[in-house]
Amino acid sequence: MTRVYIVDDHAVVIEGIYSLLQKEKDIEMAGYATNAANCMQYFINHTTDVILMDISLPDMNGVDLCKIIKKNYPGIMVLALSTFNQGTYIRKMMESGASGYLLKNAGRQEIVEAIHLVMKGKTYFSFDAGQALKSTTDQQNAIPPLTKREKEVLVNIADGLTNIQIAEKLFISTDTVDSHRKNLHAKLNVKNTAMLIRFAVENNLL
Amino acid sequence: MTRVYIVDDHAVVIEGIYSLLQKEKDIEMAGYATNAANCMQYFINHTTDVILMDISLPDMNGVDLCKIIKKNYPGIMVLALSTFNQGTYIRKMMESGASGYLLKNAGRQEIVEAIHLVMKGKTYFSFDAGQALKSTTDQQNAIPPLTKREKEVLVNIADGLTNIQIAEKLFISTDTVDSHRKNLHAKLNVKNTAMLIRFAVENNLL
DNA sequence: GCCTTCATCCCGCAAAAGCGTGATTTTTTA
DNA sequence: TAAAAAATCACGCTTTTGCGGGATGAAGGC
Repeated sequence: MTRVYIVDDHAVVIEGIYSLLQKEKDIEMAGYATNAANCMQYFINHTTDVILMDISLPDMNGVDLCKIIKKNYPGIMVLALSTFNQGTYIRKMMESGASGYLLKNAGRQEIVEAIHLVMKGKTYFSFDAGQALKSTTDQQNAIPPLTKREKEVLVNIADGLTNIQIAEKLFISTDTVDSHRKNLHAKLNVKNTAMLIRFAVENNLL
Repeated sequence: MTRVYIVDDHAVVIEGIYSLLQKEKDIEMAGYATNAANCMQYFINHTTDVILMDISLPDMNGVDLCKIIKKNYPGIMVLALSTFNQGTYIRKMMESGASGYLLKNAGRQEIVEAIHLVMKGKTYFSFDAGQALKSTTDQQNAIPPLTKREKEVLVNIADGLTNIQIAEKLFISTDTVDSHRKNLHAKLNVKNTAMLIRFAVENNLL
């Protein structure tokens, strides 16, 4: 008998998963929470085998909640649950200790399969999620890693600061800011500020 | 007895709403579809009182599907269903003939209430959705309307083109492009390209 | 017919960004 | 500890933006 706990702020999702999993004789619902605080509260006195966790919660993001859960209760398997199909989210959840990534358009069959797999210590990815993960792993689509300083300069550019203002703020020379800017252009394959900021926002680098 | 039909590509959402509404004695489930094509197919030979419609579908966006439904079957009430809480989406759905906007974190009570209200010919907004709509209606938060030319110039800037290139593309002088640029800065209250593009992407003006 | 908005164009100057090329010093990592 | 990566600074030159003023014609509402 596998106990499943749900963390999701959408009542219909909780209700839907409950309804779908009630039909499974080897799965038992341990309970649910609609936010991270209630979830953490619950596990002080209880436990479960698997948590189905939405990555977007009202009081905390799923990535951080996952880290906390896995740190305090490593035996609990976390299955990320999301409508978003973006490689960055998926990767972050996996790095935080999740055992898999399930898209909300998954059917009963898929959810049950995923739960069984993670209970065996394996990982599960929805097909599309696997594709998304793969595509960001491929060299073509991968975003080259930016250094700390480059990110700092980038967010300041996005805030509308000029090189001079950024230089003053970071206590470096304008030439250095310019160098970081050049590197950003080269790494992200853009040729001016407009393309840089567009790329940054669309790939949420800010 | 009110018949309710669901269009949503998430199995758990359909299952959840079914489960929640089965407890209501004056509501009857008419059926469901996981995409726009199946939905339209269904209504050739059937009908319903209310459609709960997700705004993001795999084959079409909810706005267009809503338009089609209301054009062919004006008697069917459409209630938009979404996780997104953005004024622009809400407004577009309402303009397409929807009778309300329901967020997916709504509980049983709220969903039932919304269905009953729209059946009476009234409109329903989730609290947060109402707020979001209001905030974009307020003069402070409203995005000033951009002219056709301004939008054209904006997308070309976002594509990384310089004033010279845009001028050549649109067969106008660089001074004119510059004028449009000045107007964009004034209207959107930004002071350089970085802020302009950031604002444009974040408020999906592209 | 008048007024407003839109789109167009012009000029000039100052500020900022873009680009090449190079170098030094930390810091990190293998 | 040696090599690699990151952060720093420099200089000169070109291109592009940003900004302050204008001005004109065309379209549409009142």
